[in-house]
Amino acid sequence: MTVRTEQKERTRQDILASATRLLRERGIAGASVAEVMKGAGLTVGGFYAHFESKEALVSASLRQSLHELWSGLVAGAGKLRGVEAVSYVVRRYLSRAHRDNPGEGCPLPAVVADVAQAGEAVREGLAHELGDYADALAACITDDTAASRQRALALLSLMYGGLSLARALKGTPVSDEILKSCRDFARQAFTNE
Amino acid sequence: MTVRTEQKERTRQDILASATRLLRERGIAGASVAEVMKGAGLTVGGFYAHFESKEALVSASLRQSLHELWSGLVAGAGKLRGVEAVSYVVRRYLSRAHRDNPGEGCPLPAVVADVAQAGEAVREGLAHELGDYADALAACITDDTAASRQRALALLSLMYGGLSLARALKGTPVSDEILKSCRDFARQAFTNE
DNA sequence: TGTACATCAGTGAACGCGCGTTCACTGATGTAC
DNA sequence: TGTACATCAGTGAACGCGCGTTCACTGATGTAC
Repeated sequence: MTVRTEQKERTRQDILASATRLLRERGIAGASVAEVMKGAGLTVGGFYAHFESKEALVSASLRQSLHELWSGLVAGAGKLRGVEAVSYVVRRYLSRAHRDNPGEGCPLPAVVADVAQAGEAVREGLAHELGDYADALAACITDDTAASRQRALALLSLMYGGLSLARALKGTPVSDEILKSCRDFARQAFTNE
Repeated sequence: MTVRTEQKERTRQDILASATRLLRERGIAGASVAEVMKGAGLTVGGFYAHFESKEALVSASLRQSLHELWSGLVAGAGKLRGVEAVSYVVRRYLSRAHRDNPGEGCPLPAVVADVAQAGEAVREGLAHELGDYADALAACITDDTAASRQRALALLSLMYGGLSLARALKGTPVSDEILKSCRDFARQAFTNE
């Protein structure tokens, strides 16, 4: 009984991992249930023993991968504060490596447009998480909490926007320009204070 | 002959207008050829007398609506310079009105994720246009052209990112917060100089 | 310990659906005499 | 001016396809005696 449950849980994690990779690489529409299951070494039919629907899978995957990315960034920034913390975060997030490996990075560029069309529950979930990340980032930058959250939200928008545009323009000189411009812009904004 | 040609051209514009509205509201996948034609008061079959494929329609629509939006913003900024020009642009672009009426605004939030998956031609076209808009924005802000283009690209990324996230989080308090934070962040960055 | 039965994770064919695209057609408009 | 024919913008049914989801099934694993 326990063995069976453990095995099933492991399979669920395999499906989730496969979904997360495909979702980041190809977006929601591009990650079909059949392909997700194939990526986990399984066949289509078994999917619904683990998830209620494709929407439930997307929701679970998004939450997990956002959390992993974000806690990784905050942990990496460690004891850094002010411009140095910002500099670390943007150097990681707005890097060519991140742009060129969507399968292992931030899931937002692949899903944000679809979330705008989705139900209220999904949007509220994401709003809650992004708010939390902004607070974590704010605390990482300075001790002034109120004004800091506002600036952290703007920094998040800049990072998300820059990465998304750089990916859309990948292969052109403008793509590199955007990454560098956004990194510099962020550093400059947090230097003048 | 001429009459027929003129009528056909008018129909083409109707299709394009319908496509542009649907594309901004629902994205590429959400704007089916049948719905686009219905929006123009026509039926599916006639579509291919006007456009080679759906991809060609999307490309034409994107180019036209981006150009309209951008020339509108630059013209509106008029003779404003520096922070005042930036302030005008972000007040328009990062407004609740713009967030709540995707059908009449910037097409980028609905298509950028798909462009990242698209062919090289589409990506290069968009890169060229965004580069041009950055230059126009840079010229509108200051006379220093080189460093200015870099900052304009970052400003574009911030604007695009903020609007996209605000739309994805529409209906939650964080959505308004993001719009305001990005406006303030942009103004602040162009004030300290 | 050995046997008969129950459970259930995973299989794979089938479903209905909406999509982009094709094509034989219709009927109003333009041309030739 | 009137008539016969050509053109072609637009119609709407049909196509193949991939999608999310369902379901009868299989066979390995766990339980009861």
